[in-house]
Amino acid sequence: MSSPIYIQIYKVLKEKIVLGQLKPGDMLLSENELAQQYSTSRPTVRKSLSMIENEGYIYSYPGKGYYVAVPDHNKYTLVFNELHSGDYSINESKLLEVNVIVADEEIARVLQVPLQRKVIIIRRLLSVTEEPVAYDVKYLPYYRGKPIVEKEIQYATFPEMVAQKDSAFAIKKELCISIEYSQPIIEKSLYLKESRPMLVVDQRLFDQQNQPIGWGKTYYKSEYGKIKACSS
Amino acid sequence: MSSPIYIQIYKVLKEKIVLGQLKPGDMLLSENELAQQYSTSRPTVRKSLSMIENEGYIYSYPGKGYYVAVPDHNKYTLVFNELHSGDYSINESKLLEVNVIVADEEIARVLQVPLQRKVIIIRRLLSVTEEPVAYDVKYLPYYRGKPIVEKEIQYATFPEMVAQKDSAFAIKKELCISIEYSQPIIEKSLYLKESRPMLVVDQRLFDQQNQPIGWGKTYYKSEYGKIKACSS
DNA sequence: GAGTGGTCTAGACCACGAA
DNA sequence: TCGTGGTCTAGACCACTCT
Repeated sequence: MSSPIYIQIYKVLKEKIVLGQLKPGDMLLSENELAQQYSTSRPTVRKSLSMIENEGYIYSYPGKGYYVAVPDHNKYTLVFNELHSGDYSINESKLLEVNVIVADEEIARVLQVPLQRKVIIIRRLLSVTEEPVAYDVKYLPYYRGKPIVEKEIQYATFPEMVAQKDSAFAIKKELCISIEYSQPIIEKSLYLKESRPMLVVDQRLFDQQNQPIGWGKTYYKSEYGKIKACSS
Repeated sequence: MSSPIYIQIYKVLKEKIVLGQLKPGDMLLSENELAQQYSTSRPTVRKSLSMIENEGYIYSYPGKGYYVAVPDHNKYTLVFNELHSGDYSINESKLLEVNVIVADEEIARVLQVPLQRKVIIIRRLLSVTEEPVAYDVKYLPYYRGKPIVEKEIQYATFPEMVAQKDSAFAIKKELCISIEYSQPIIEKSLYLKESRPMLVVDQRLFDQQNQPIGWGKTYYKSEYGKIKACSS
């Protein structure tokens, strides 16, 4: 029925911090005092404190004690997936091209490969109920003997494409969101009559050694481009 | 010299996962086996495992064991602060207006207050080396007796403005990034000659009871609007 | 020297899963 | 019934901080 002791202590202490009864810089009671107060042992109290510490609410100085931290208001958690654009969920993905090309200057620079090096290009058109909402292009360094199964690619997100080769846990990612004007090939694919500003998500993947292993850009029609995040 | 035992075990196990020697779904050795293998006690092994579990690499089933998790490739950490736009750091903030207005329909809806309710409006112009790059507007519900010190507001980020009233830890935040075309008041402030697409960051703050306590929008000139995030 | 947090031990009992 | 992870205890020693 009742929750574990370390959960109870955790809740009480965290509530004091969240409600402002304990303010940033304030010192908490010592582990021994808390153990006595809750009639429990020091390891149990430490479990509660380490949970709160992991969440970033407090920090500790050896030999001194625990202090309430200053909250970082700038961090957010962003969930991005080119197949779930904001409020809309992409339910149709059309493969426009899967090919091997040679790297031009920009691709070579981003993927850190020599010019003219073979690179896989994957172009997709993403739609919501038959209406095209985004144009998506990926570049991957080409390795001989790595088969490309088109069916596996069609509805795959970028990390999934790359993870087939590398360990899924080894991938580091970078996102950059900005505005770009559409290029002719995009206008043609999305049936736009003129150049328009688009929300662009630039996605770069790196392996454990920080070597680039993938570059992707997704161009959203402005009315469908909404990227959301919330407090971490 | 040598690191603590639980750190050593942590590193070995995590490396096996990151390098792909242990794949998603694989079962780890039991706590007792690991304790024996490393000639240590079960609590020490548990410390290592709980660290890896907190990082999302493994999960545990009581009575069964620990398993390697399937990585979530969609989560990113976004650091946003209206005063640090992408690559550029805003070094000049000009207060255009600090005032009390009555809520129009849109403000009333977002802040969940009655129409005509008094609301504080703060408008700022953000610049990089004398060049205006962003227009920023905030709305806060007005409470009598809460003084507005203009000097404190000028270089404050949104959560800092609101945290003066509430506990700093109680604030929940939501971000929405999208494209909007500039309105006349923005064009005038940013010296734009015509309407242009802008990168808009919509920021909403809520208290512990999910009551809105602030609404802000920052309009970046498209060439300065770059929002970055990286793997969590 | 007294108190603090950091690390570690060697047990205990429980609920749960599998055979 | 046996092994698993989840909880908890009551100590120990260390490095550190403060006075």
